[in-house]
This record gives sequence, structure tokens and C-alpha cells, in this order.
Amino acid sequence: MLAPGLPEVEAHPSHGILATLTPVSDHDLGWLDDLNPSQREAVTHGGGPLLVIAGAGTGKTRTLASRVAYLISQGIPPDRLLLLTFTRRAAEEMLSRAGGVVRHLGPIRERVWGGTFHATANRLLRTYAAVVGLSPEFTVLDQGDAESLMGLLRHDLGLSSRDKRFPRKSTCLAVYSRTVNGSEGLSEVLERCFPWVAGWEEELKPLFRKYVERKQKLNVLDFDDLLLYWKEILSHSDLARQLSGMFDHILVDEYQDTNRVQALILRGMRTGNDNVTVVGDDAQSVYSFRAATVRNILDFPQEFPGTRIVTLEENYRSTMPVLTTANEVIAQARERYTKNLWSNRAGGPRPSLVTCPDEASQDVHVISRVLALYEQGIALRRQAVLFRAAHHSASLEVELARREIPFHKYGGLRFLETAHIKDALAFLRVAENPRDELAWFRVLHLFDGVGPATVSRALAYMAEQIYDPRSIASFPGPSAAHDGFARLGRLFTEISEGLPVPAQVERVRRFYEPHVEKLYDYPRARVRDLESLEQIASGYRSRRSFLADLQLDPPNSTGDLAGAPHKDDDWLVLSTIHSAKGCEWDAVYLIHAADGFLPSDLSTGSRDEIEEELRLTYVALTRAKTHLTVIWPLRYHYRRRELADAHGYAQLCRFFTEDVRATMEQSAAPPLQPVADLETKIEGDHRLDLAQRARAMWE
DNA sequence: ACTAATGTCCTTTTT
DNA sequence: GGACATTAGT
Repeated sequence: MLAPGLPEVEAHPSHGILATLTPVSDHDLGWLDDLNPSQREAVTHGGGPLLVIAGAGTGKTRTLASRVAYLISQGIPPDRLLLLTFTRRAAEEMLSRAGGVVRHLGPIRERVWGGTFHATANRLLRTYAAVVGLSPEFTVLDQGDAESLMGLLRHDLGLSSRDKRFPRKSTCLAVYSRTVNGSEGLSEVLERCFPWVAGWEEELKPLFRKYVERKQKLNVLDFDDLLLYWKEILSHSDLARQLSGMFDHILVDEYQDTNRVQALILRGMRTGNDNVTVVGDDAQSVYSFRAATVRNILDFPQEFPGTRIVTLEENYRSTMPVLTTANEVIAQARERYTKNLWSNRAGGPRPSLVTCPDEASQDVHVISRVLALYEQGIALRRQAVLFRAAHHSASLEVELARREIPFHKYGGLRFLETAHIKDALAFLRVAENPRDELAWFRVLHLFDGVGPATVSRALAYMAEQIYDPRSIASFPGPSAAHDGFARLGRLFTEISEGLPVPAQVERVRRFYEPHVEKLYDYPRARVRDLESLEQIASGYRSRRSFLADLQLDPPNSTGDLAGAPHKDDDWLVLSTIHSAKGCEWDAVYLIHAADGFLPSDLSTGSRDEIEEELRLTYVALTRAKTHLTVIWPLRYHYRRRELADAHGYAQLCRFFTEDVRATMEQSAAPPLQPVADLETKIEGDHRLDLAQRARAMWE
């Protein structure tokens, strides 16, 4: 979380704050002149509900940051503002911008409550845990942990035998999560969103019941629980008034991507006053798989009567040619509330649509365009390659690595999801919450001769020892692990003795390193990762906040961690479209713009799903400031074992209709020179006998 | 009781 | 190429 230390919690009547404040001089508010009239209207709105419909690139971040600054300049104490954003990064950026504007009023970034719904829930629940029957040292399960738990119970209930073909654990969790977040009945969710598992309703119910029971027993919360418990607290009117009273204003970004539970939380958090600002764009709603619903933004004026609506339409990001293409794409949406975007940047190149013979040529083509713009002075960091699914960049990554072009990838598998990091964190989680069986499971599994049966006996033993992690030393486990358990007990003794967090991580690393070397083929990189973890830990004073932060606001790029030591480096951005939300680049390359990739063939079942893929495409296009390239390979190779060299032909993404194409420069990239041709040019004498050299290494 | 090897099915987006 | 159940081996 951004603001350390909880402010005192007490009921606080806060109506009419603005009216009672002394007016400030015009001089202090001179910065408002930099805003356009609509932005200024939003920023200087007094109290009461405000809905800002902000199209892509219309200065949404600036407006929200300015509003925070404005409210503070009007005398609202920063710690009585709550800014809910989609990511931690977004909150940080807005608060540092706001801080820059009202610098004379002191630091605000550390004082404003800012972060995601989930992180804020975590923070509030540490105080209000008792109310919902939790102890405050609860640990948070990330998606992987939650899936593991689901998998365990799935097995326990005898649902896992092959002939049953019961949905896999990740699907079970997805169904559960969707049901919880949408505040809907299981049958409706199954029918509408998971028709292929609808036959398992009678088995899923007891599975979910067990899942809920077990989480409570282990004193752990999953992501959904964070929201659910927050909502639950707010259903008590006294508590709702108390929590609501902590804040004079609440501001929510990306409101189109919030779900039903989040809307209920927002309503509950405004029982004392209705000073609430939400910002969003229904044309950019792309999280319905997480139960987000555009209804939240559409129904906001009914939910908060007297809402003032401000619409931002002038785009400051992109050139008119880019916007023309983007507008033409979103024009295909069935229903839409935001208007077409316009910009006074009339010039610039038309977006290009490039057909490549195959994937390899797509990679080469992207790279050569990137380098050409780089030569013209556009740094790599100001260029981004976007794609629908994380693995779509796989071959490009290989090619970039081969040419030693640095890149950071956003989305997909993250640092924290790698096994060695999860293992290391599991030690700390056990120390923090010894009832967290999932963490115990990971830790104990590392020792020789320990499998599921031993773990389960060990857990029973721990329960007898009133969950003192140090007592693992006296557990009579398999003889092979005897010595290891004794050392593990000593490790827990050490890290429970009030060591600083980085020192704790260091002890864990020392303990765990030999296991890394035994478990993995290339341990060096993984050990380096553990050292990075130590770096991260140095910013934390308590183990609890370190763990919670890592689960809730994980570093979200492959390069974020390595980034610190060589900050000046330049790198190309690779990102899923989802992770690109809210970002902008001078040049954007949308790759794999072929049907089946975009829209994903898993999302073409219903009109609503296709509609969301359309919005996703729109989001991708509107990230570009000046240079926009859409690429698709004509031919794909199948990687099937039986069919060694099979291939198929793709079709252009269906959203690039004739009308859209008319706004673009169309071209076809030439095929790459076949490798066979290169080979024949090499004279026999210069061929390297690799096989011989490989043998020679061992002679 | 645990590990390693084998076979089969599915393969998205994220807090 | 990964996840997961099953089977054979230590």
C-alpha cells in the first residue's frame, strides 16, 4: 500500500466540507488553465457524485490526478481521500502527478489512500478482521495457491479420476470466482459462461462449500474473499458509516472494468456522503471474464442520484489518421455510449496493415520496423508490440534474444509465479501464518522422501503443537528428511526473532539454495532471482506487508526487477493487450491480427464475447500516438507430432472490415529468404562440424 | 510411501 | 508444451 500506518478509525461527519473552506487565491489555481473546459469542469466539481466518461487518450489520468490535487488545494486532508485504481502503478503515477501540482502543500503520495480494490481491502481487513471472524495475520492466496487448494479438495472428494473428466482445478476456480464476483447463482453462471461444465453442478456445489470451509480453517483469503469480506463488513450499517466516514472523497478509475461486488462496495463506502468520482469508458471494457460489467458505469447515475456527467472527447494522444482507423473499428460495436474521438494532430502517417507470408516473417518485419524508427530517434521504450495472449510473442522473443535486442514483457507468467520464488515465499508465509497449509505443503515437499502422505501427517502434528512452526524439528518424519527438518526448525526460530525483512529473506535463501541447485537444471538464474527478492524486501519494515504486497501488487514485467540496477537501459515493450490498458507509445505493432488469435477462438461463442474482443482491438489501436502497424501472418505451422510439416491458412481479423482497411496503407511483406538458399552458399570448407566439436569437448 | 516415466487431453485475458 | 492421471519402479 502507498500510505503506511492506518489513520484512526472513527465516525466522522463530513458533509459540506467544501462549503466551509476558505477560498484560495487565483494564483494557486493557475494550473487549471492548462486543462480544457470539460476537464476543468470535472476537476473543479464540488461535492456529490461525478461521472466522467473519458474516451481513450482524452487526458483521463491527468484529469483524475488534477482532481486529487484540486481537492487537496481546497483543504481536504490527503489521508481522507481514497483513490481506487486498476493497478498499483496507475495509483502511483496519479499521485505523483497530483503531488507535483500541489507541491507547496506537502507530500501527498504517502498520505492519500491509493491502490487497487484488492489492496485496499487487504489494508482495511487487517483492522476489521475480527468483525468477519478472521485473525489479522491472515495470508492471501494468489491464483496459483487458490487453484492448488481447489485441486486438493477436488481430489479428496473423489472427483479426479480420469474416466470422470471432471473440470480441471483452474476451471473450477474460474467458475467459483465468476459466481462470487458477479453476485449470481451458480446455475445461471454455468449456463451462461461455462456451458461445457454445466453437467457438474451437483458436484461443484459441495466442492465450493469445502473450498470456503477450508480457507476459513487455514486463515487464508483468496482475491475474491478480499472483496467479499469488505462488502460483508459494509452490510452492517454501523460499520458502513464508520468506514465511509474515513473518507471525504472517493475516486475510482477504470470504472467500466469493475464488477458487481465492487459496485456494492463503492455504494457501501458512500453511506455518509456521496462525494464520489468515477471515471471510465464503456468502449474499453475488456474484463468481463472477471465478472466486470459495463452496467456499473451505465447505471451509476441511477445508483447515485444527482450525478453530474462530464464527457471528455478531445484526444491528445494520437494523430487523426490513427483515430480514424480506431473510430472505424469501434463503429462496429452494437451499442456504445462514448462518441468518436477527435484530435487536432491532423498529420502523421496512415496506419499500415501488413500481410506476412508466415510467423517468422512477421517477427522479422516487426523488428525491422522497430529498428527503422529507432534510427529515426524513437527509443525502444516508446515502441510496443501488442498481442492477444501471452504466448503469442514466443517466437518474437526468441528472435529478439537472438539479435540481442532488449525487451520487457508485460502479462503472462510473472516473476512471482515461478516455482522457486513461490517456494522461497512459502517459508515466510509459514512463519507469518502457520495455519497456511498450502505454504507448508510447498516447504515440506522440498525434502527427500516427503510426499502428500507425510505432509498430511506433519500438518496433523503441527495442529497438536498449536501451530508453532519451530516444532517441525521434532516431527518424526521419514529418516531421509530428519536432518532437514531439524534445520528447518532452526530456520523458523531465526526468522521469528524480529529480524529485518531482508535478513529473513536472506536466511531463507541460504537455506533454500541447495534445494534450487538440486531441483533445477540452470540454478544460477534462479538464485539471482532470490537475490532480487532480497532487494525488494529491503523496502519493507514488516514481513506481513511484504507478503501482502507481493501477492496483491506483484512486479508485473519480466524486466521490472532487473530494471533497478541499470535504469538507463532502453528496451522494447512486449505486452498483452490487457496489460497495455492505460498505456501509450509512439509506435504500436499489433501482431497476430488473425481470426482465431484476435478474436481468440475461445471467445467467439456469443455475441457479447465477440463484442468484447472488438473493444479489445480498439484498446490496442488507441495505444498508438503516431505510428500504428497491424500485422498478420498468412500461413501458420501446426505443431502436431503426426503431421510434421502441416500448415494452414489464416484469415485477417474480422474487425478489419473493408471500411477499416480503407483508412489504412495495405501491403504485403516479402517472404524471407529460405534457409536452404543460405546453406548452399556456404562452401564446404567453412562448414563447422558441430558434432565433432561437441565430442571433442569431452576428450 | 515416494519418484519417475508414460500417456492423453487441452491450450486467454488478471487482481 | 503443459497439466494431470495412471502405472511401474525404487
